[in-house]
Amino acid sequence: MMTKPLARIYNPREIEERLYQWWEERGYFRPETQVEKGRADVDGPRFCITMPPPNVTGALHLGHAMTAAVEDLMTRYHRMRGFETLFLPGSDHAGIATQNVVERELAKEGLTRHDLGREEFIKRVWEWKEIYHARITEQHRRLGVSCDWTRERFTLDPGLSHAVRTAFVHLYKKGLIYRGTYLVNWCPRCTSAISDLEVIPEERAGHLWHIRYPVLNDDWAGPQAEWGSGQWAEGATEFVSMATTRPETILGDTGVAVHPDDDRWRHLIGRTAVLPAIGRRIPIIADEAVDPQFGTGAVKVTPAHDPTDNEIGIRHGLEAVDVMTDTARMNENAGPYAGQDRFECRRHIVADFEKEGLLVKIEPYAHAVGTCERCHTDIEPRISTQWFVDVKPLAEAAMEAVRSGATTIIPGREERRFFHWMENIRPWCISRQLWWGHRIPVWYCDDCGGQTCELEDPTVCAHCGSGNIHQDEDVLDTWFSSGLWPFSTLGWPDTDAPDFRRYYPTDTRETGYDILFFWVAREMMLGIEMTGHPPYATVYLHGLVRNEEGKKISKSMENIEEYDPLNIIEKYGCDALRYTLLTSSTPGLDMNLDPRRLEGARNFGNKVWQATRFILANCQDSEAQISTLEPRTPDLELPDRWILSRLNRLIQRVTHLFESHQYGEAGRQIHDFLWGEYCDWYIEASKVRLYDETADKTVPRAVLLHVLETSLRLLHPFMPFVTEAIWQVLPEAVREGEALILARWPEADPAWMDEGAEERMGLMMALIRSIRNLRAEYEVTPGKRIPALIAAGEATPFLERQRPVLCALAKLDSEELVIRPTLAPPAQAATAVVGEVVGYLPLAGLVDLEAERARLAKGLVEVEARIARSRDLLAGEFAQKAPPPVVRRERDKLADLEATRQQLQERLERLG
RNA sequence: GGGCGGUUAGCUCAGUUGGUCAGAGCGCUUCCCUUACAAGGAAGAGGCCACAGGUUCGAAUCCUGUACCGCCCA
Repeated sequence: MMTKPLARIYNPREIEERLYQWWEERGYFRPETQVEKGRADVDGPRFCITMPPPNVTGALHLGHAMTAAVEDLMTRYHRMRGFETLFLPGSDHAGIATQNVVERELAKEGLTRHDLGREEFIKRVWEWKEIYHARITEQHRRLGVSCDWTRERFTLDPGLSHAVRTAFVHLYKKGLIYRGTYLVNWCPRCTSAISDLEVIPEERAGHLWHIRYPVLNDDWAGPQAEWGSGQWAEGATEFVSMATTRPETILGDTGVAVHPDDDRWRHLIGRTAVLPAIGRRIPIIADEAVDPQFGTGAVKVTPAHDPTDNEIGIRHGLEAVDVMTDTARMNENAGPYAGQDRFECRRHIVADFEKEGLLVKIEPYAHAVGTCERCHTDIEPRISTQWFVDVKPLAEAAMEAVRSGATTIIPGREERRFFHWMENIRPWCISRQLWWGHRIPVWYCDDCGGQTCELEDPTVCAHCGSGNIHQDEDVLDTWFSSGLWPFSTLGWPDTDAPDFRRYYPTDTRETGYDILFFWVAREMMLGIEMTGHPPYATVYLHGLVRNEEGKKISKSMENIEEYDPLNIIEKYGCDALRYTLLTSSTPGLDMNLDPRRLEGARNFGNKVWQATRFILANCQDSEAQISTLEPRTPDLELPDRWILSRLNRLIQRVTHLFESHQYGEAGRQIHDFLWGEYCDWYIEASKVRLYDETADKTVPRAVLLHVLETSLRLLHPFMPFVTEAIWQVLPEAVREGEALILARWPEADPAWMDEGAEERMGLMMALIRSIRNLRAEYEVTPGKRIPALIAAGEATPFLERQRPVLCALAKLDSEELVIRPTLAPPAQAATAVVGEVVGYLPLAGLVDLEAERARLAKGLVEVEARIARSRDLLAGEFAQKAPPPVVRRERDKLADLEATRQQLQERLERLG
């Protein structure tokens, strides 16, 4: 890695792509490299996470960036911890989604997939896949993910297809996969069945059409006139009226149902109504499922086009009449409306009902309509022959895995959602009338009608031996193959495959909570069924990324490019994006991405960069002797002991936060330490020795480098690029190994934790702040050195020793700084009180005694109020009931406040 | 209809076992181009932590209810 001095300004673009290439070329993303370099042990702990495979449809969005940021953070952390770490990447063929986009492309040429034929069409999709797959992997590289690209997988790879085949055959032979004719969710545009999960309810301002059907009785034996003549129902004397949101389905009605206890309709139960338009005689039946509160209390029953009606139909043996084609046009069963589109038919049939006097009224009505997740077309429930998985037994096992703690879901409340869904799970429709995907491995015999389902493609029927067989035309739901991802990618079904043996079960599934059911649930079910183990120990669910107004980011937004991760990276750098995503949200909660935060994160990267420039410039001429840094080294000054103590506490806290999945808090604490303690105080304090020609610079240099190097290791999982770039230019003596990405995660050393140093330094910092405050209030020229007298009591020795630091940071004149245990204060002076320590600034000519008195009096009032509060607290039950450390802390606080009050009072008295 | 989440400074958000928890960034005010950094430094102002009860010595944090926003399932 070439090392050149850091540029004056941190420019992510100059370092990121170069570094990524270098990491990848050096093989740092591969677990094998870790072992070669002695950074992991093949018999030691390992960590494996499989990347949620993005669809090869389009471009990565912020959701992918979030996924990448969290997973790469986990990966880098474990790699640094010395776990043999595998982050396995890949992508998903995304059946419906990909087929749709390619079909849209074809449509531009005026073609349909049928014009091309199956084979040619599939070829076109593969071409598309190659282009977009390349694009997506390139984007993933820009996101800095340290995944092992040599192990990259695609769901249609031969190995993964073999896994799909194996799983299908296994479930088929076990009787858990079956074919059947049921009501399914049908998308008339995709001309395919879809699963329950792929139906998205959409609120609509629709209508409720109140209609009535004539009932046969002694006076009326049925219609005599043509439908549409206006006389169709002439002579009818009894009617049953009801309401519907989808009048076109009337044509498929095979019954009318009422609640058995409904007095309004009880008399009609068992009678026969005549279906308008069609003339079909349909029974009026009683069923508990009818809600008497809804509409008139009677409902039409269309078993072929409505799930509830379907169940009623089954209970009462009603016929299911399908009145539509696969593209939702009315078919031959629709009588006079045959050939019309379903919505066209709706208009016409309503008009005809009106003409026949059968339309009672029309009401506006808001209701939810199921739409296709992929193309937003209204779903048409339809009777169809499809393949299903009986997931009930699989769901039981998955629930048990979570119940027993074998798998933990974070955040915990998502477990409840998981259970609720699993408990109410229904058969999973897995066949799709598509061409792009894993073809269903079942062959039908044209002679005996039997099904053959084997691991190898059959040439003859397994039942009668006939060679007259043909394969099912359909393909599998994409999620069927995704559900095998944690193990199909590792070599399963070969359970002896090295990766499978080493990395399965994996450690973590990290993804957005929105696909808990789609994916995680299915991985759990299929994983346990196929391998006997839950596929991972932890499920970590992050929230959705929205724009700063909380709106879901969608392609239709006008400023969508602002939320394109690649654009964000161009503008702020990948580190800024990652740091922002990781630190401004909390697991399972949506986050509104505010560009201002990105800017702040970029500035943070620059801050660390600038600090490094300073340190390098000041540590150039000699290699710092990091090894001489021992807690007992006598040359360590107060600021040294303080920052080293703070650093070790930080390591301890951050490691704990990582272990408890509190990444955001960890990232913020590293930021606060680096910026607020290291840069603002330690670096500033160190300048005293660095700029003093007579001072020994060994210690401050060693401390500066050591703290920076260690902090970089902590920050690396959040901001991999800038940290690596900086680390590479540090003197070799302070870093171990060739790359930060493979460096050891820091370990906290309790020997460095020094409460006394933190307390003393804290006091000095408070004193400096307070002097700065006075300077500002009295409008002292910022750089001007001023005299000061400090009555320091017990703090005298160390303040005296830190006199140069005090002078530098508070801009005091060393010649005129007096530090004594006690001293006679000057009259004409501003006063800073910090506990027992009092600082006097004799600002000749500037101090208005009256104003100073008022200022101190105001301070006294505040302190007294706090003292009163503290005393009340200690006088009450608090002292007996609160834990002793809490009480002790409160007493210390009170003592401190009282000291401050004492000093303020004395000062006020002297001022008269 | 059932379940869940959110409501904290002007804005975007942290705050995991109830006791320095009232915070960060941005914005705002005043001052400073001081030889790491103006993508910066120093000093400030700003919130009865949605509302009403309750538990507790002590509640932003736990319980109950209400309001508004959002999500999931039916």
